[in-house]
Amino acid sequence: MTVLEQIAMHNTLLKSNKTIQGEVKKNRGITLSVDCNIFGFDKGKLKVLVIKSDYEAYKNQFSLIGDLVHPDENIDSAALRILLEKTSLDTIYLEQVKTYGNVQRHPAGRVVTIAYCALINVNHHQLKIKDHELQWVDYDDLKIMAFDHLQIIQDCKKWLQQKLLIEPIAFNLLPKKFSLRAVQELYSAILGENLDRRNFRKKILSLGYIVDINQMEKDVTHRPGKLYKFDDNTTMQSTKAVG
Amino acid sequence: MTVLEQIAMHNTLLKSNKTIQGEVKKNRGITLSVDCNIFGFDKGKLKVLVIKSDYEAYKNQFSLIGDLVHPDENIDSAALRILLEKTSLDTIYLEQVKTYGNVQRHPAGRVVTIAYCALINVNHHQLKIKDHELQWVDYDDLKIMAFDHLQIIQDCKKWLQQKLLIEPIAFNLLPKKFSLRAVQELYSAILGENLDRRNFRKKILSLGYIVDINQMEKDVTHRPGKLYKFDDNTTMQSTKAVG
DNA sequence: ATTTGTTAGTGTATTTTGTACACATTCAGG
DNA sequence: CCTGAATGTGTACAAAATACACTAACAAAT
Repeated sequence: MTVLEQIAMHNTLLKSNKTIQGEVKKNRGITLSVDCNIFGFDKGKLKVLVIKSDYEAYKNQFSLIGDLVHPDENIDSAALRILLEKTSLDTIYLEQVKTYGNVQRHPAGRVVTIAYCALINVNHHQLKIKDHELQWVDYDDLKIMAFDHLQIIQDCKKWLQQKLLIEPIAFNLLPKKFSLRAVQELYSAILGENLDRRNFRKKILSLGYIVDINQMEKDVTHRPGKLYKFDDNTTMQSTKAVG
Repeated sequence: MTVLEQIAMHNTLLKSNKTIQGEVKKNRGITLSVDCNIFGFDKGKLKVLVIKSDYEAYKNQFSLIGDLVHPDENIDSAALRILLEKTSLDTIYLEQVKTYGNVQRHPAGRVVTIAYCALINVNHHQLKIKDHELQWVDYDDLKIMAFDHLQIIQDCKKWLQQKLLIEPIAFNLLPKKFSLRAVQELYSAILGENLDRRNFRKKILSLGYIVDINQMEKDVTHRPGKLYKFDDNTTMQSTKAVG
């Protein structure tokens, strides 16, 4: 069964937190959910896609986007389903990060949740924001979240920082064409430190992840820079860090 | 409730895989388990503690040590309980690694398992091997395991390799007093590469993780080396890798 | 007592990588 | 044509990684 078939099969189920609450209470054992931490990058800021919780205990707070795992559904498929329900389809980087299972983490009962982290390009993905309770929030502005979701987001950021030092995953957050400046701002936002411009350029180019596409930026109010694209054919020559 | 109290509360439950099978079948939803990958180090080899599966589908194969998560038990507590049931109490390094939830991974039904990785010192921990189905097996000799446990073990090794480059966690696998030779053999076994002796010593000493305790090896058939201990007071001066 | 086998302990020269840093260039906008 | 703002570029220095060989200390065998 493909992911899309699975979604078709299940998309009548469990749309709101209230239904989840009902499901949890019916279940005598442990209920399993997936929560997706979706990172984006816009105007120099790392963003997280959150949704207004309609859960009564967390009224007016935000939560990550999540849902219960269906009994006949792989956990990775569940994460992908949740992602596709909220964002339009594109190549999506999605990876499991950590599972949270404190007894008291969910007010409705015993819900263990598997956190996934997705990296998407804010511009390529039209959000389904008819559902206008979805919104992008600056990572740095997140102070209070429903459930243990602030903890999850913080763990995902740490995970992203470490991963960035090993693999060139950050390009999932950028448009297909980007300037070196954008790359540097992104690395800087994730790592939380300023990076020397000349040294950063030297390093990132030497890693061979990106190639010059012989185009220039447009509509900038200053000298336009060259545009690059991620080179996914590259045999990764190095796993060394930038920054 | 402390971990020990939880264990006392629960240690009448679910001792064999057959009971687990019954539990899984009773459950209409998703059943949650924990599996512990316990690494040890002995005679230059990385070892994994495994148990003979009495699960009929996997007769004569080994599996990791695991159990169901109780409904009123934190997942970390469940992992610790499983560990303590099988090994004697000592300081134990235990961390969650990854959750496995393919629909078909368990023949008895839908069991999602959270894998934990433990690092213990083979000598300090007397195994409860009246239960003599427990045994240490060389990581390199593991070819077939019950369920998806080979995958789990491989993932735990990768996790350990990466973690080792960031934190000095390997000392959990060594006795309290150890020679530099032992440290090098351990790093070499985990990373899977030969390390230059002089450079390794220079590096590991410069990191300040370990201190000379002014004792020498005994009962060795060659020139005895100095003994060191892990210095847990050290403010970690570096997160750089060795090797 | 001497020899043999085995591992400990040590330093330097070279290469590679990281870091610090400044000025001329290109465009848009006024 | 002047201003503001960001691009593009190279070099000198410091730090870290790497390659590499000989003497010392002990146990065991003779």
